[in-house]
Amino acid sequence: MAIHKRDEFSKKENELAAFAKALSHPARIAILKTIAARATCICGEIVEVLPLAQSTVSQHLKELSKAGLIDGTVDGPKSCYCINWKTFHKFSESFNTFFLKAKAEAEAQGTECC
Amino acid sequence: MAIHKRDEFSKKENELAAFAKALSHPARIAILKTIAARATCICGEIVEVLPLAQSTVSQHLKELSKAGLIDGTVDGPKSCYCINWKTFHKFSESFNTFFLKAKAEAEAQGTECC
DNA sequence: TCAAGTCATCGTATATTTGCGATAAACTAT
DNA sequence: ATAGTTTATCGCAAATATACGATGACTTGA
Repeated sequence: MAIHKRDEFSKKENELAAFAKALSHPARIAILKTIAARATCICGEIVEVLPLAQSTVSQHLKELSKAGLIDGTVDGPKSCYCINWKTFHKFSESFNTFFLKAKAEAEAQGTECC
Repeated sequence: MAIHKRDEFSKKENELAAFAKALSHPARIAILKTIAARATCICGEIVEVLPLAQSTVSQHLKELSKAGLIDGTVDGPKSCYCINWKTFHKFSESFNTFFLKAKAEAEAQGTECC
């Protein structure tokens, strides 16, 4: 039934999961890389780099935008995208915190088993 | 049609996306947290912590296992799970590298636009 | 004004994910 | 042996995700 019980999880868990979801497709990773590698906003060139149809790329851009990872600006007939570094940072920190906390807690316990 | 063109993306992109996918559900985040917080392998208690049916939790455990994030050991009638720290580290590093590289490249370019 | 371009959205098809109950498998304890 | 416990798997239903082509909206330039 796919009853998503997201309400039952903590805000942090949901947030991190949402972040991870935004990165959970190779096309979106590739898009982020492509955008980050430019000095200026990137417009149409993304479609040419990816092995996907224009409409599909647009969909992925929308997802990244929804996650807050990129900003889009309309510039004449084109649209320009660039990384939203604020969210990008937040992502990075969330992941790091998650990994570090897990490890720290585990090390505090000491014992191993498996 | 959902023709997954994963072959068209680089190995790194696919790998990172797969990692992200494993973390893209709050239940799996919660499971990892729960396991990491224990000194010993954890057995049945996971189901009690989560607001999900036993079969659903089992499915999520399988996913995490497939991703290499946790190890499972059969211990009598029970199964025990613990974090696979090797993979866990690899995850952590992959994400960090991705974030740092993107940022470094962008900073090398200097200019902003949006 | 009108053609050409760029990008978003719509509609559609298919694959995957998520979830649950029911059942099976495997061990323990009686 | 048998009943009970624990976990995995199966089967199903519904939601999401992925992908594409077609179409629409909008701007630019002739």
